[in-house]
Amino acid sequence: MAHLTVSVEYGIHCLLWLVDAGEHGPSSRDLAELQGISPTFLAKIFPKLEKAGLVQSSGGVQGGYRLSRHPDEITLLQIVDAIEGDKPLFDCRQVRSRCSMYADDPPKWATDGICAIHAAMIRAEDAMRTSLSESTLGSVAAIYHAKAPAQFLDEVGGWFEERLRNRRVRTSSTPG
Amino acid sequence: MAHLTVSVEYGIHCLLWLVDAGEHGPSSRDLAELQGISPTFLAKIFPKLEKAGLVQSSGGVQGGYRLSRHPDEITLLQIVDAIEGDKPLFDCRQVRSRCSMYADDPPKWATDGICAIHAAMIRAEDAMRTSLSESTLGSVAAIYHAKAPAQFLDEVGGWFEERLRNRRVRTSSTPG
DNA sequence: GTAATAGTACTCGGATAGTAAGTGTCCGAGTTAACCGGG
DNA sequence: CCCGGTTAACTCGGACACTTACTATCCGAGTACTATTAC
Repeated sequence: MAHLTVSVEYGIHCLLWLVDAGEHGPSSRDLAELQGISPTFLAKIFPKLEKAGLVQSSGGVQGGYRLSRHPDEITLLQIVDAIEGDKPLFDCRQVRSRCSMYADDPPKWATDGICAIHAAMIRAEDAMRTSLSESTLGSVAAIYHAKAPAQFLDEVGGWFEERLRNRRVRTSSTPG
Repeated sequence: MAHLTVSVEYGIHCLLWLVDAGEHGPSSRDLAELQGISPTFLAKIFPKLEKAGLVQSSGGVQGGYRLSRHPDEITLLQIVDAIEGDKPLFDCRQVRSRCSMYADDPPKWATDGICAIHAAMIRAEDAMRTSLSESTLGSVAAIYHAKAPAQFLDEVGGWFEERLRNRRVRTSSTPG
C-alpha cells in the first residue's frame, strides 16, 4: 500500500469541487455520488478536514461544506496531515540498541542522540513535506480549470443546485 | 504503518555491519542474532539486496555476505528500492474520470495527460528520493564510527570470526 | 397572521466486517567445504 | 598419501499463520431548516 492513502485522494478531489461551489456548498453525500465514492466512507473524512480548519460545515437539511479560507492558502501538506494525522515516513525501532553484544544494557553512546539512519529518513521526509507545502489547492484547481471546458463546470454547479432544491419536502406530492 | 518498513531498517543496519566485515562476511544468521532480529525474516531480505547488486553471497558451510562495491557508492535510495521494490508514494485511482456526470464515458480532456494531484505527489516523491540518494552507506557508517568506540567494533569483528570458526565439525568431539 | 409541532436530511461518532500488506515462521532443495574412512 | 562419501551449515524459494492498517458499511444521536398545523 502506498504511504498516501485513497482517503487523501478523495479529500483533495472533494476540496477541489468546493473551490467552485459558492457559499452554500454541497454535502458530503452530494460529493460522494458525483464522484462515485462511498458516501459513508467520505463522511468519515470530512470531519477530519473540519477539525483541521480547512472546511466549515453547516448542519440540518440544507447543510453542507464550504472552504473556510481561500484555496491559495490551503496547501496539500495541510490536507495530507489533516487526513493522515502526520504519519511518519519511517518508524525507527532502535535496532542498534538491541545488539546482543551488550546484553539488555546498551551503553550511553549507543542510545545517545538520534540514529543516523533515522536522521537520513527525517531529511527525506522533510523534503517530501516541503514539496507538498509548495502546492496549494488553488494551484491544483487552476490546472483543472484550464483542462475542463467551462460548460462542464457549470453543469456540475447546476447539478449541485438541483440536489439542494430536491431536498426537504417530498411529503405529499412531487412537483410536476 | 509507515511507508518505509522495518525490512528497510533491518537491511540498512545489516549493510552497515558489512562495511566493517572483511572479504569473508558474516551470514544472515550471524547478523540476525547479533542484532536480535528474526533470522528467517532477515533471510528473506538479503536475496533482494543481492538481486539489486548491492551484496554478493557465497554458499556452503563457510558462506556469508559481503558488499559488492564501496560503501560510498551505495545510496540509501538503492537500498530502499531494492527492498521495497520502488513502491510509489501515491496510487492515483483516476477519481476524476469516475465522475457520474459523464456516465461511464469520460471525455478526452478528463483522461488526457496526468492528473494534477498525481503530478504534485510525484514531485513530492521525487524530492524524497533525491534526498535519499544523497545519503550513502559510507556516510551513515562514518557517523556510527564516530560514535562507537573502536574497541566495540573490534569486539563485534571478533564475535563474527568466532562464529565462523565454530561452524563445521562438531561431530565427535569438541576441541579443548 | 403567528407560534408550535412534525418531519426531513444533514453532521457526527461508535461499532463492526472485509481486504490487503507487512511481519514472522516453517520446511525442503540445492550448494559448499571440512571431516572421515577406504584404497 | 590420495580420493570419494558423509555431514553440517549455508543460501534460496515457496507455503503458511499472525498482526495491523485501510477501506467500507451500518446504525443511532443530535441539529438545523421546512412545511404543516393549531391558535
